[in-house]
Amino acid sequence: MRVRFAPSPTGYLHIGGARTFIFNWLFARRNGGTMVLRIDDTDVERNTQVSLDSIFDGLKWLDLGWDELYRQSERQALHEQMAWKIFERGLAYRDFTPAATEEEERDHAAGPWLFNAAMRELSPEESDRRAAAGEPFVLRYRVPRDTSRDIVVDDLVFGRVTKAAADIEDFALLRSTGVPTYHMASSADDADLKITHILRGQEHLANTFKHILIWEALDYPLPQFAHLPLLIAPDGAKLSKRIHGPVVSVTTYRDAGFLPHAFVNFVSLRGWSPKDDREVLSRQEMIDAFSLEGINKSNAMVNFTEEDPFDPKAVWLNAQHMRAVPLDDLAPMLVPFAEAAGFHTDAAKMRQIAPLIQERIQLLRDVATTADFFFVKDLPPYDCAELIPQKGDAAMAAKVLEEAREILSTAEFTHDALDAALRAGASKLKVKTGQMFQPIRVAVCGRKVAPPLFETLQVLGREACLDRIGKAIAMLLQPSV
RNA sequence: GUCCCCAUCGUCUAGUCGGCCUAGGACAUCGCCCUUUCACGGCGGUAACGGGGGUUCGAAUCCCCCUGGGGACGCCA
Repeated sequence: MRVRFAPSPTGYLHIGGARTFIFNWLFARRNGGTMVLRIDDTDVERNTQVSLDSIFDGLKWLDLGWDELYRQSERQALHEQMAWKIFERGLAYRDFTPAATEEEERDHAAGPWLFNAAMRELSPEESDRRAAAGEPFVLRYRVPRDTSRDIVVDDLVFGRVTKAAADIEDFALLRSTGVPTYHMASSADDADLKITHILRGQEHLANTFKHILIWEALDYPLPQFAHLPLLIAPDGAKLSKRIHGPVVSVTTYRDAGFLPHAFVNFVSLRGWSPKDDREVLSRQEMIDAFSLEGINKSNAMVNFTEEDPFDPKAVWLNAQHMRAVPLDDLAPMLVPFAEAAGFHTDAAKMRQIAPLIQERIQLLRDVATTADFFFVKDLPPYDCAELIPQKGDAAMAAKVLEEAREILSTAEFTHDALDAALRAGASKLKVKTGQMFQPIRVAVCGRKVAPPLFETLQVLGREACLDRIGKAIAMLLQPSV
């Protein structure tokens, strides 16, 4: 079994492309097949190195790998040769019509275009003569249209799909430059590379009829086809780099701090299901569960908005996977995200912080907003009123902080010792534990929402804690506003 | 316009041959519990078979029509 993913380097790798890759990969790994990566770079006008780099960046980040790599541009001679073979068999003809202008193409879409009778019926002699004279032409497939024959695709996902041959336009095989088109190059390569199963987006279903005609003309045995339902945006349209922008780029997910496998897990669940209610799946579990029967026919939506570019389910899955990562592995993953936010830290310090935030962050980049106070020398300004506990006043806050300063100046900085000492302090002052802990938390973290207090104090260390509590007391004693 | 495809909660989905479906799970959302804040976790609520005809003792499941949605119709891929 051999499958392939064939992106064209005309834009960054987006979620839809990534999913096609992932499904092919899963299918290959599940069945002991070979995963071929083929760069479909026949459109020299639109290919860019930036796009190619982006595709490799994205694919490498997914961390799935491939077994063979080809570039279509290096196989062009083969494609041409196959196109001319079709011509020699009388199944293609030269069309000398000049290329349509953009305006004409728009009219085109408004009404069906099947073929140009004058060109299709041109005599071989005249066709040869004009070609010999150097007149440019495109080579078109001579689609059989005087029969009632249906072209049939037995799709592994959609079942039997048919289309009347008469409804298929005479598509181009070679451009007037002599360069093979996508249909020609793709079919030729799929045949030559002995691809056995073509898994691709449903937008290619209509192309499949044309591809079957090419395979037939070349006497190649047909591969199996499996078309995937489309990934659609909240506006209902197919995900598109052009209209939906960078939010659909794989690298956007990477840069926000998704774990590669969480992303793979999320994407695989759009249009496929293991059918047993499992959702958080390891790589091996996904391979074991994957089958074409689990693929749906209806399109799947990826939710994103201007404010929130990531589907909530993707974020949730990432949080799930992140909690399963051992702390020794998680800590080094967090470091670059803290540094990207402008904080200075190191692996050892992050290893202490990681357990405090592992269940509190959803994306790796959240480290910058959740653990910021661990990284700075001085806390950014905060509202003094935050220090005042529930059902208390500034006097209580000051009293609590004074007591805390006393306790922390001598207490052993371990969880249990801090727990015991601070609770004792609360009962001595006759305040609730919450009233005791809240002012301390705000004093050392700069806000009410933070990781558990004792662990936080422990990681911060005595010096930083006393310093911050001292500053908080000073704020309470001289309310400037 | 022509052709092709699709149709279960807001979203992702389960629903093998029609009866076990007063439609299950997850995310999101709302409420409660746990609790030093947050988070995690636990419990519970709101929420769907697009419409109409058939077939059948019985249809979310089969057939037809309508409606809705999507895709393809380039010398792009």
